[in-house]
Amino acid sequence: MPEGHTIHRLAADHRERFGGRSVRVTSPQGRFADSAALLDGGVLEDVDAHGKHLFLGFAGRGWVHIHLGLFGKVNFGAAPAAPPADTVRLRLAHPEAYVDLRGPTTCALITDAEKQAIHDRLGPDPLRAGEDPDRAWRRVSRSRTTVAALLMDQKVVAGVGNVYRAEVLFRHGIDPYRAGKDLTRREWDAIWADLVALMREGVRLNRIDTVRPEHTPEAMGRPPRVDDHGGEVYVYRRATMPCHICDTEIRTADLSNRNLFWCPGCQTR
DNA sequence: AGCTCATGGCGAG
DNA sequence: TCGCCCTGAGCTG
Repeated sequence: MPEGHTIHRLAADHRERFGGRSVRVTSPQGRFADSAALLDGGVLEDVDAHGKHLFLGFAGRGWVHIHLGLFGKVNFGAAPAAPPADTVRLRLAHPEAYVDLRGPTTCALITDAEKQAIHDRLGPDPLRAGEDPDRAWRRVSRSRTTVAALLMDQKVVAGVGNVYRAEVLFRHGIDPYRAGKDLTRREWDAIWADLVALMREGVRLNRIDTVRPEHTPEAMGRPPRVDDHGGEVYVYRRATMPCHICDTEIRTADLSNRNLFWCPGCQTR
């Protein structure tokens, strides 16, 4: 369930449970076995996250670069750990706790320079301190590409995925097919500020909630509900259902092989 | 048992 | 733009 908030939450959880500890490193599934052997017994001294990329720094031994892709999952547990499923790519363990990684797109041992190269090709991340939204604005404001596609481009903004993309455009009433260069500076600044707030809340709750207090089912006198993915949203995966605000049918379309969702009634700007 | 779909991203053409 | 990689849940039969 990985958008940027998930990765930053995972970074904090790794730091809390394994930071400063000597850890056993194994790869039951085998594909990370050689690197696991090099790392085994090392101290996890640093953890970093940028967009959807997670980095585990082992003192003097390099970084484990993890990208969950669409299917990757991380599972923390308390010792004693049960024998790992044969799909576990990476297991970290110490006498009190363990964590299993399954199904990642990437799990690789990299150098400081290789890590830096990844930072260099990613755009600013709303969840990293001191990021410069101007870098994103420069690209957005010069692009004929749709704002919907730009928000998913990790070189433009790092960490936004299909849910935040759909939801932030809804919250600002913006038609997803508008070209980036047709956005105003004011609109972009509002989108960025909203992403910062929404994604921070996502880290805190470990899920995506985007519905404003005045639009919750309780506030609108409707029966309570939680959307399929576990949070509460306006448009994501709500195709053909009525918009919470204007009752127009939520629409969906394919955009660069991903499902786009929007409300044609509310998103007219 | 087999199919489809999923909050992602890469490389080939 | 397409095919492909990673895994698992929720269907259908």
